[in-house]
Amino acid sequence: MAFSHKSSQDDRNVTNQTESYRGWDMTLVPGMDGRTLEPHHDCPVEVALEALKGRWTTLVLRELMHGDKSYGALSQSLPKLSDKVLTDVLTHLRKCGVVSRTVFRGFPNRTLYRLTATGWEIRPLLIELYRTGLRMRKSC
Amino acid sequence: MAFSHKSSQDDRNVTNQTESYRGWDMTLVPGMDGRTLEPHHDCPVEVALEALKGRWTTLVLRELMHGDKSYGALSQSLPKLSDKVLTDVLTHLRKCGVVSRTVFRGFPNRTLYRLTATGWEIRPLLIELYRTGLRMRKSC
DNA sequence: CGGAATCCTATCGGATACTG
DNA sequence: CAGTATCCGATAGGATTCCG
Repeated sequence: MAFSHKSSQDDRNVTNQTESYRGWDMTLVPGMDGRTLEPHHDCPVEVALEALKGRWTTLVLRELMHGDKSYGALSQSLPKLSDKVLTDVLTHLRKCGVVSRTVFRGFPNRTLYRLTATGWEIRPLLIELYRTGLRMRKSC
Repeated sequence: MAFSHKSSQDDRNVTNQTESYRGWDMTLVPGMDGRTLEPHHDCPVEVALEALKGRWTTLVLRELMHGDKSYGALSQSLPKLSDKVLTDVLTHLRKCGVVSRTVFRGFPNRTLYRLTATGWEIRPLLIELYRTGLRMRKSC
């Protein structure tokens, strides 16, 4: 076996897999949800990637993982991010159930953004993305 | 602390973090590469996400993680994927150094696609994406 | 068989200006 | 302060047709 990354379950002969191999790698695809023949929003991989979609999304998540922040604080943390796109990102993250918004009325208004419990689920994934990205850069 | 996901290093008071908090979570952001103030291709998180970008990309990767495949075999594995997009995905993955291509001349021609060593680095990430996506669905 | 070329549409991301 | 409204250019993705 040229690569040690495949699970030991795959140590059967796969030389002729093109036509005859019909099994699934249970480590990679543990459930039926991962066996889709086309893109589908219910696929767990897509659920996670959907939340991270967008050029600025992971940066906003990183900021919120350092603590709750107001709209203005987020804007200052990422100065190159325009109001329009910041609003887009926050709306998207709220739709995904990753971020909550609390408005405090007064003069001036304040709005606090914070990760939900679901949002915190993304933390280990972000760490794994960083780790994998580092290793990919090295081997190029 | 409402959430146990933050590293213990963050157990200092972050109630007033909006203005005074200037530290970084070293578990989440272990190096300077993760401290960018704007999107940048060298950021490890973006390197990894760039490779996975595209509606069909993870599905093609899944197929290749079950073994090397020809163009036609990939096309049959994912019948709803058009030639144009399949070519786009494979070109993209080759540019990222994730997939290699070997052409066998003859009648008919054959072309074999296989993951590179860099490509196999993505396997644990895909597993983590699946795991996270599952947990995100449950908490919705 | 394994694509490339062309065309078309939808969504994304950015700039700018304005508002409660 | 915390957005909304409008416009616009750049991609992404899909359908179809053609080629070595």
